[in-house]
Amino acid sequence: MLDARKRQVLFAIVQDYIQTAEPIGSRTIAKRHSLGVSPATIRNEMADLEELGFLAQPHTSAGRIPSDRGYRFYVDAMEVLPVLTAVEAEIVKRQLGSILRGQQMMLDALARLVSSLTNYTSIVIGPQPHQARLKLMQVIPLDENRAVLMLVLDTGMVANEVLTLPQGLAMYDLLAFCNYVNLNLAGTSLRKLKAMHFEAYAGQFHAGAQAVEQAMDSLIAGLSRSEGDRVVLGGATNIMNQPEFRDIAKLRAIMRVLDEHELVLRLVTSAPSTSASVSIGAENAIEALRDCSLITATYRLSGGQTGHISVLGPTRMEYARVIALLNYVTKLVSET
Amino acid sequence: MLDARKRQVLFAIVQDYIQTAEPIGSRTIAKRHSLGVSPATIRNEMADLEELGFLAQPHTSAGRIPSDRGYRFYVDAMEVLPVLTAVEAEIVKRQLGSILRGQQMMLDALARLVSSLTNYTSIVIGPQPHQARLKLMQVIPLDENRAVLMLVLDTGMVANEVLTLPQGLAMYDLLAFCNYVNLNLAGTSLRKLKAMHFEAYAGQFHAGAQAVEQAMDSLIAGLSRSEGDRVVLGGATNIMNQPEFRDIAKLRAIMRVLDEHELVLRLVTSAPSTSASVSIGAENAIEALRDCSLITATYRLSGGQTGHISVLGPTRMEYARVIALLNYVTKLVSET
DNA sequence: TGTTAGCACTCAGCACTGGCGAGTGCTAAC
DNA sequence: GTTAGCACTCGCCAGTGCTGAGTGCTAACA
Repeated sequence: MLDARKRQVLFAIVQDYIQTAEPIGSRTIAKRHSLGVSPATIRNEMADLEELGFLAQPHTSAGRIPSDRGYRFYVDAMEVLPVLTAVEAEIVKRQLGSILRGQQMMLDALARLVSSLTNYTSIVIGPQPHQARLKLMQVIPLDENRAVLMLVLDTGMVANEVLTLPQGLAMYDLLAFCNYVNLNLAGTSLRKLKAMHFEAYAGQFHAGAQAVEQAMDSLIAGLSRSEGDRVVLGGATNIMNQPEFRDIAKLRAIMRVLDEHELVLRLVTSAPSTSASVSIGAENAIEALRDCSLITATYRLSGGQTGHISVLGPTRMEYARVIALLNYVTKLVSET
Repeated sequence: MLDARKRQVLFAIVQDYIQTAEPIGSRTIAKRHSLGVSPATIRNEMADLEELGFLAQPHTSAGRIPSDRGYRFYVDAMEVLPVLTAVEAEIVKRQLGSILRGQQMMLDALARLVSSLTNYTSIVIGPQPHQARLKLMQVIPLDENRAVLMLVLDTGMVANEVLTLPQGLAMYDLLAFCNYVNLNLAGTSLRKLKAMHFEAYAGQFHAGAQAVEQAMDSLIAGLSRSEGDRVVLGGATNIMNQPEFRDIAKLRAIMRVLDEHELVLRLVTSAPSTSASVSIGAENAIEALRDCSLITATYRLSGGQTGHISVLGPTRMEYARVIALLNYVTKLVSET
C-alpha cells in the first residue's frame, strides 16, 4: 500500500506531531530522523501522502499534520504492541494492588490511577452484572415502622433501601413477603427480575402493595446500576492541558458529553471487546469528539461480569503507550 | 455606614454587573435606574465608593465593578430574603419529589437539579451518619469460599463487601464471628467502631483473623463514607459559561480544586450551618477560588444526619436567587 | 528515473500605528 | 449640593508591513 519510505515519513510525522503538537516540516524530519534523503525528497513524499489522505496541511505555508486516516494507519501498523518498561509495570502493579483490595472505592481509584499514568482523561465503567441471579432477599426492621430491604445477588452484589411502612402494611406482612420471594424467586436472573411485577405478589396483603412494588423496582434498578452502568471519570482536567483544547468552545462541548453519563456509557460499551480498541477522530459517532480519540479496553472478572476502562485524549495521542498501559491494567484487574 | 444614595448606587452597580459582566459607567446607571440625579453626581458617589473599597476600576477609562467588599455589603444588606416565584417553587417541588423517592441516586440527581436551576456548578455532600449505631452484622454465604459481609446501621445505612475465605478460615468460623459481633457490639456507635480492632475478636479462630480485620475495616470505612463524605458535582461545565473564566488557566485551577474531593469536602463542611452561608472571592481559603463565590446550605434529615448543598459561581453571582433556591431545596429535603 | 539544490512564493504571527468611543475627573456655573 | 462642559485616558480594533517557516516547481545531476 505504501512503500517503505512513505511509511517512514508518515510515522516520523505522526510521532513528532504527537510530541510537539506543531505541524512538521520536511527539514525537521530530515534532521530528526536519519532517513538518508534530503528535505526536497521528503517534500515530494509528503505531497504524495497528502494526496493519499494520510496528511493534511493547516495552511499553505505550514508543515504537515496527520489526518485521522494517518493516525489509523499508524495505529494499525504498530506491528508489535509496545510493552511497558519494567519500572512502569511495577508502579502499576503496586498501586493497582492496593486499589483492588477494597471493593467499594475501586472505580474511583482506578479512574484516578489511569488518568494520572496517562495524563489523559479516563473513563471507567463498572462491571456489568452479566447473568447474575437472586441469592436472597432480606428485611431488617429498624424500628416500628421502618425497615431496610435488601437484595443480594450470587455475585455478591447488594442493593438496599429503607422503606417506611405505609398505612395498613405491618412489619410481619413485609417479612412474609420476603419469605415468599426467597422461596419462589431465589435463582431468578436479574434480567427476569427487572421485567417482573411485584404488585401481584405483594397484593396478598391488604394494603401497601404499591409501596412494596415501588421499593422493589428501585432496588432492582439499583442492582443493575449500582456498580455496572456506573460511569466514573478520572482526571477530567487533563484534557485542558492539551494545546488543541485551549479553545473554550471545543472544551465545553467535550465536557458536556462527559457529563452525560448515559451517552458515555453507550459510547464506551459499544467498543468491540477485543484487547484494546481505538476509535480516532471522526470515527467517534459523537460530533463533539471529532478531535478526540478514545481507547477502550475490556476487563472480565471471574464472575463473568465485564467492564471497561477507556482513555480519552486528542487525536494526537500517545497511542502506543496508552494501549500498552490499558492492556496491562485490564489484565491485572481481570485476574482478581 | 453608607448614606441612602451611595447604597442605591452601589446596589445598582452590583445588580447591573451581575447581569452584564461588564464594567458599569455613570451614564448607564443614570439611564437604567431612576435615581433622579445626573451622571456627574453619580460619578462623585462612585469615586467615594471606590475610595471606601466597595468598587474597583479595571482601568482608568472604564466603568466600575464591585469589589469583594462591595458584594459582601450587598449580600449582608439584602434585607428581606427574596422568595422564589410560585412557578419556580412548583418546579422545584415537583422535580425534587421524584428525586427523593428513590434513595440511591439521590445525590447525583440532586446535584443535577440544583445546577440546572441555577446555571452554576453545584456540590452536594451526602448525609453524614451523625451518631449512627450498629444495628446488625450479617454474613451471607455465596458459595463454598465466598461470602458477603454486611453491616447495617440503625439509620438504615448498609455497607457490604465480598470476602473470599482465606486458607484456614471456615465459613462457620465467619458465622460465629458474626454472631459474636451481634451479641456484643449491637448498639455501638459508628465512631467507636471506627477505632476498634477486630483482629482481637477474630483471633479466636485459628487463622484468617487478619483478613477479617481488613474486611471489617473496609466495611466501616465504607459506612462512614458510603453516603456521607460523598461529594457529588453537578453541572461542572456551567462554570465555563461564565465570561470571567474564558481564561483556560483560571478554569483549570478551579477544576483541579473540584477534582480534589477531600478538599471540596473540607471547604463545604467548614461553612457555618446557618440557613445559607456565603463566602465571597478572597474569603475562600483556597487560592484558586479567589474569583469565585460559594453559597452553602445545610439540610438535616429526620435521623439527625446532616449534609450540604453548595453552589459555586463567579463572584458576580445571582446571590439573591441562589440563596432563595438553596433555602427552599434544603427545606424540602430536610422534611423528608 | 529518482534525487537534490535553488529559488520564488505563500501565509500565519507579531509588532506597530492611528482612530474610535466609552468613561472619567475636574472646573466653573447654577 | 448639583450639574454641564470639556479635556484626558485607555482598551479595542482594523490596517500595515515585516519576518520566518515551509512549500512547490524547475533544472541540474547521478
